[in-house]
Amino acid sequence: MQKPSLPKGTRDFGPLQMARRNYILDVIKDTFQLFGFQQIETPSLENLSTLTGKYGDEGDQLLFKILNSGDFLKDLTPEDLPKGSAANLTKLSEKGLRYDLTVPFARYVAMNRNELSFPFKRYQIQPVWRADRPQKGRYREFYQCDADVVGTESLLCEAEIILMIRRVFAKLGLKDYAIKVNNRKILTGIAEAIGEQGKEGPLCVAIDKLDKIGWEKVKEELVQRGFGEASTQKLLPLVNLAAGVKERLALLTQFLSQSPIGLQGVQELEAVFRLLEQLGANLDHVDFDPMLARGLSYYTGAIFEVKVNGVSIGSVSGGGRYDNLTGVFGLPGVPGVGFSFGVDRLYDVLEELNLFPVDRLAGTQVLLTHFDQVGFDYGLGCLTAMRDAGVKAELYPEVTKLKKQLEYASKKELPFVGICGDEEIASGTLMLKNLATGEQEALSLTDAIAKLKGAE
RNA sequence: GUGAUUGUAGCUCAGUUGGUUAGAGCGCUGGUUUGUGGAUCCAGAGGUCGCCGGUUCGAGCCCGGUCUUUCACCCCA
Repeated sequence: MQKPSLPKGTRDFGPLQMARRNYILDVIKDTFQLFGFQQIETPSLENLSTLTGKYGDEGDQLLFKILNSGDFLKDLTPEDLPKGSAANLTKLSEKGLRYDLTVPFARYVAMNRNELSFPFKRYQIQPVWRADRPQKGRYREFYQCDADVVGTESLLCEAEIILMIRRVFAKLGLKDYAIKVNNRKILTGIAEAIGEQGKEGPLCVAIDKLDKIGWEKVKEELVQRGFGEASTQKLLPLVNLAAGVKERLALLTQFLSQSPIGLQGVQELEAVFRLLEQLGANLDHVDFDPMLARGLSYYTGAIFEVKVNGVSIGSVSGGGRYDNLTGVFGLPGVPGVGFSFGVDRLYDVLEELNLFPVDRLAGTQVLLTHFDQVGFDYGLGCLTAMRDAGVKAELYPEVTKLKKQLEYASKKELPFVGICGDEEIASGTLMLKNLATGEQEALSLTDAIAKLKGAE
């Protein structure tokens, strides 16, 4: 016998976990649909050519590759072997598991360009796989819930993303969180303004750690990455920012006065906030963070990241605007903006904050029990009548002691048990017992059904 | 990819300087009760101590390797 085990970084989901996860997914789906997004799905497998080169070198390393079917070594010659696995990859594997939902979506848009009407709003809820080292809030298989709009530059999309995030969080009972927003153009502008034009890439990587390691360490890293002492010093006004979105926008307008692109970023953000106002919304939970940088290199406009306060889980949602996502698939000039919820992290957050509703496990309402074959047969008729009436019912499938049947109901936390004994059969009734209170009463089948429906 | 960390019954964990037959609680099964469950009581089942190798008269304990768990870094949801 072998010991059963799971691959690293993967998990089973039992009935309780599934109920909870579906609770989260229902809220997200409902929200996406309310804002006019349509669902699509793409295959778990993509051609490796679709996936590679889209996530940077590190991302390519984290792709799960699938060995070719059949004799996967047949194309390999003895001369190939010393070249190493990377050089021979194309001969061994031509498919991989998807790494995120955005790239498969870009592929989908490029392939279906003639059928789609733009702007196209789609959502997609599917697992993705990354060959990461697992740790807290990080798994090798996890769900993403993406919503993207492609084919428009309208900043209404950005405003709606903020509204959707707030709706989902409100429905889930999350109150203490921050939607950090920034604009990639502002980061570009900052690089210009400090005299390190074009170096926003490394600037982002270093600045991203500001929360974690503090300004002094970030400064060290910047110098290490080739930034001048004078340039880093110029960043200082941005490190200790005044509170308030409006104040920060004003500060940035001044800071970026010599950078047209930076100013454009500020104006875009202002436009988004103005749209929110016109939509009748406020800026609650919105936090303009000019130092917010996201790793993914394809963002060109707005950037989002959502962090729940007071929990030890990383960001639970993120996204941004990109100018040209489908360009690599031969369809240039399709701008888009999208974001994603990390359900597994949301799950961890809700669990840590104890925010899952308790009565979510809407399972069987009543278990029909019996003492012998006669009671079992009687129960079969009751069972059908109950199900026809829409009552979630089950009949204990074996003839056995009542004690065992009650224990089963008790363990499954069923609210009711309907006992089918000789006395009940003789009088055409059912002994309906409330397992929480212990009370029981003999009711006709129709009365029992009425009571069960009333107790829902 | 780098550095730590973990692994003993279904679960949570004890296990002395290496010493004979490996322990507890919970859970599970059966009984006390042949029409009544959820903290009564009684009894019982269940472990090649992650795996492979080494040291030793002798290894759950020491050493090496490997897998696994958890965590930090990198990166990310």
